[in-house]
Amino acid sequence: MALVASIEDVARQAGVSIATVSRALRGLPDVAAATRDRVLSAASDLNYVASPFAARLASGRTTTVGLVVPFVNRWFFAEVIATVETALRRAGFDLLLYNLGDEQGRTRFFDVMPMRKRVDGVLIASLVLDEAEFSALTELNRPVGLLGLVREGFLSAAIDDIASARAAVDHLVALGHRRIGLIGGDTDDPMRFTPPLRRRDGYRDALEAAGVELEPDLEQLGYFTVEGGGDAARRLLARSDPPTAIFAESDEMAYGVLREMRHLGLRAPDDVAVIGFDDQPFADLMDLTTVRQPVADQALDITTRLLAVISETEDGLMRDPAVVLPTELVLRASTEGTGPRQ
Amino acid sequence: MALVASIEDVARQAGVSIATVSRALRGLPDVAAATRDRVLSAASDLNYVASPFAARLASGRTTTVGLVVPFVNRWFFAEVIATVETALRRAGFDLLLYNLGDEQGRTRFFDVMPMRKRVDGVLIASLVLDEAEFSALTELNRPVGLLGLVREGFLSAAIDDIASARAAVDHLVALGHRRIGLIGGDTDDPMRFTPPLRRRDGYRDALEAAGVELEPDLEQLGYFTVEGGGDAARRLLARSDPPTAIFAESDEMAYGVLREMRHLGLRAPDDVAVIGFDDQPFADLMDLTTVRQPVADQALDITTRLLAVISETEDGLMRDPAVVLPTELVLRASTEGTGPRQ
DNA sequence: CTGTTAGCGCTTTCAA
DNA sequence: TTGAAAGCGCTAACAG
Repeated sequence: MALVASIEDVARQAGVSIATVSRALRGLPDVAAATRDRVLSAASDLNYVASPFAARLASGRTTTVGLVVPFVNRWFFAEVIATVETALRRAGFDLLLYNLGDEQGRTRFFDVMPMRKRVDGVLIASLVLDEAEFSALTELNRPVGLLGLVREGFLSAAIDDIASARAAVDHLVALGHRRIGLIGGDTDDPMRFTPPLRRRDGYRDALEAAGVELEPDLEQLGYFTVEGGGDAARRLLARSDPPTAIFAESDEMAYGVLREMRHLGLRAPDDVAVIGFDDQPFADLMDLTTVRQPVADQALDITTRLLAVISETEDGLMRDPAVVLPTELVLRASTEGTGPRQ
Repeated sequence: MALVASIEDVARQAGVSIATVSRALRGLPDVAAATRDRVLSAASDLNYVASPFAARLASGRTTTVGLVVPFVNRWFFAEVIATVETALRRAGFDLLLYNLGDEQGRTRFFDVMPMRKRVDGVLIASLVLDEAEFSALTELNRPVGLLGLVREGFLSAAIDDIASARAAVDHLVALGHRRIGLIGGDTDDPMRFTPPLRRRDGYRDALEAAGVELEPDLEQLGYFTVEGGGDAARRLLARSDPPTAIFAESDEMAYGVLREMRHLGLRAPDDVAVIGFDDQPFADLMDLTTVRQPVADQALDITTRLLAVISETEDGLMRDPAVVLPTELVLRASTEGTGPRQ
């Protein structure tokens, strides 16, 4: 006897053909209840599960979704992965994870396109894609869902980075701040992901609306890391006229700001008000005012709609190709209380 | 013309049989150099890649490894996933990610065994498995690699949790502390993972070696979260004779301790010395003394050896089934400086 | 409602 | 060194 049962073994034991086994096990209609029961109990007796590869080869469907992330060990992406994994598993889909990691990994990925012939759909998390990358994706001939970015003709779930950043800076302006530093990512970074460009725009919009002249030197690179945020803060605070408030485009960079301030003997918000972006669990720990974005909601939304398209529940395609989820300003001690010292 | 080339198209274009195409593309020996070149250039002309499912069905090999984690959005596991993904990708393997998530997810996972018939090998990260779970795994008839736990007959990479925890507590003892609190995980947690049991043992060993009587009330549950760590600290510090030092079995719980101390107006190390475990990036930010464990090294080591076994480079199996990697005590401000107040 | 039969696109003997 | 041919274990017409 074979180590592991095949569909023929089940058919024999249930006294039906393999086609009927296949139908019964997949819950297709037009199988007599009694027949189905016999098949199910035979399958369970033999501890049978269908070979996914044989099924995929025969049907052309892979019941697999590829998830592409630039990093896995950052809060945002870890949340995304966890949420997507759960949603896919529940739908009976496999998750194939692709981690770009660095520039070389990114290049290799879009070169080789390792997803070819192995997924029914693709999810892209917060990557800024150039035209070549978009067309590499399109050539897969599979539905694509975007998370954290928007593009005409693609399914997407995202937040409004511009408006959210603007709300953050508006808050600082309302507190009386005029000299407000920005710490962001590098818009030319080869691993570019979406937030840097758009959050900066929101910052600039807010200042312009407040009639504050933009000062290029008040915009510093923080590379979306704690270290980078600290370095940027050091540069900003070393000015002869340091900013009275700092907006960091991510919580992690804001932590770096707070640490640097502690080293310099400065306190938030009395010396410098600080606001971050994300609302990671640590933001609460650090008493950091920040913009909360619903990561799990975005991930669940786009996964659900991608699966609907894959299953040709066409309405997934039709309604709201681009969903925008709300963010929320969370006020904590790093901006509350007093206004700026003049 | 078909949307996507098949092996027959390549064979036709190169003027050889499909068997030769298969051999040439997989780099098998006994293919004439000239033939191989023709095949390779035909394949590249046609933008051909083999269908993994057809190959898997025909060969029985899946070139896929399943990675099972209890959580993805915790630092340790995110590091593991990133490292494993990179190592597998480099070896041409796919990563199938399984996130248990909660007790229900865990039960379902070991019930359904969704990895069946789809992986060549399995990696288990820091899960305490019971006998039923181990045998479910064994029934897969695939090599299994354990990360963060050790078991006779299995490949594993881990740290010595007992000795590492002991070193942490020894450090506190050396500073003169005698009343030392422990904040750990729940050894009965249904999502039980490995650290809680063994780090507690190291704590007890250190105290016994120092001739300090164990006090059950000094051991509190922190559930490996910031919140839980804070709650546990509150309970410890509310005692009439609060501990002068606290060892938290993870950095996250230690952060909770530090936050709680701040709320109580206490400072580390003067009022209470605090030590964590992991050395996450935030530990530096928080100036937390901690035990550094080499997560990426463990992940890379076990992945490499698992792949060796899968490829039947048998020496992977033979040498060092259980590898133990060193940890290191990282001294920072949360314990350094003064000793305990008496 | 069920069975027969032809593939799905490869890998792997076996022979040449 | 290469080719022919037989599967791998299913799904999907098609027929009944």
